[in-house]
Amino acid sequence: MRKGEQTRSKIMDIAEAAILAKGFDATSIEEIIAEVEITKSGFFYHFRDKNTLAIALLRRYIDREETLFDGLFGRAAELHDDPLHAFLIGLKLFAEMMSDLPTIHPGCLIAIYCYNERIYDNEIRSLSQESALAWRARFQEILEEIAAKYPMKDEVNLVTLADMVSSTFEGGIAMSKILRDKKVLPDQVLLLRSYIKLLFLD
Amino acid sequence: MRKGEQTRSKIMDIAEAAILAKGFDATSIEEIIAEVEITKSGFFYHFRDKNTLAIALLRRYIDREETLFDGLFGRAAELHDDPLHAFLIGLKLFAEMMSDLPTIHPGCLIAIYCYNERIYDNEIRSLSQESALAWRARFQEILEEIAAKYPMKDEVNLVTLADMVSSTFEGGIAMSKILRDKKVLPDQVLLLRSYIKLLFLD
DNA sequence: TGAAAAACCGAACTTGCGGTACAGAAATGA
DNA sequence: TCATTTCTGTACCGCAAGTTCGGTTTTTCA
Repeated sequence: MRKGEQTRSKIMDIAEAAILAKGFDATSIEEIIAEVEITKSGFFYHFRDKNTLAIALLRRYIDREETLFDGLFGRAAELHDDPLHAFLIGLKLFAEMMSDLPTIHPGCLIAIYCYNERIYDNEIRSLSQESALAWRARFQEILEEIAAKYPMKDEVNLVTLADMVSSTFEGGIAMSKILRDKKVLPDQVLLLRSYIKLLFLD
Repeated sequence: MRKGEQTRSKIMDIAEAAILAKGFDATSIEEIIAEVEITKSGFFYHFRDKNTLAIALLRRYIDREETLFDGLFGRAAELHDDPLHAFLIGLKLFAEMMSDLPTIHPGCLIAIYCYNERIYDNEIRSLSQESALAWRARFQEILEEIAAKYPMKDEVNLVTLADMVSSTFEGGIAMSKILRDKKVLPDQVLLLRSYIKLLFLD
């Protein structure tokens, strides 16, 4: 029971890293079990099939990102009472975290799945969409609080603006990978921050 | 000779659409040739192997995007002498073009390859990186012209700002796909435009 | 129009990978 | 301690997908 959980998460860790680095189809089960140092039956004991692993990975990934952002913007809210300044602090913390990574950002599982889309797995598509909508809701709430207090310099849709956070994240990761430059992602987050600043602050 | 070119581009058209929709590995040669209505040998007459096809597709894609953006921002420059306003018009045209698509944007081949990365093909990685650097150079030039004339409201790096165009594009496509909402991409482009406006205009 | 070159076909081969069957070991709890 | 659950090892299957090869048809152009 205890041992099993350990093996299971080791499988997931290694699988996630490989998938983020190479894509889902390019990551074979054989390759995973070799690194985990178990056999195929070990793998199939823990996961019915490869798709089940994919879904488990996605669930875990989404949960982790959520708690990470809860922590980040929660901490930011502690540091400043004003919603706008708290948000700006949160974005700064976010950029710093991305900047502190030893290597290039490993990548976003949701994007990976989105670009490796096998038409049939609706569950993955639904989970991804739900997660994106949750992000949207999270930032929309913050932005509405801000907009209630600060007049906007340019009339933009708050939902679209909320999506800009996710979009910047995805775009920054992609461009970091393409340019092979880990600075791109944090820099883009800081540009987003600059926009928010100009948009709400005079 | 003439006939061959026709078949070749038909293969590429169908392959590109399938790859953008499902990813590289998920797109089988069998599936492509079925739609092109040729046999496997027909395929391998035109392309030594699947990887050669991948590279040919990428080259063509990069060329097309380049001419598309030449046209877009070229036309924008015709419509206004001022570099800033020309750029804003270009972004507007860009957003409109993305908005006029009948369906969701088919996707970016560079991103697809980036997320289906097989470590070994350095050529694809190099081509992608070069292409991103070319985009950076293109927009950096424009932005420097703008910055020479207009003071910036927030001191941001022009290279980073140039990358923001590509980043917005990639992020917008990804979020459009994840949210299954074709409006996201053009909306994000318009937000980028809003930022540029606030950054350089009063 | 006819020969050379280009374009294409059929069928077989190969390999790797996802998945299964089943036996056996190790841990767990009553 | 013993039965049940949890986990691992070995061997194998099927199949799909990339690739090869020898031949045949179709184009092209001198």
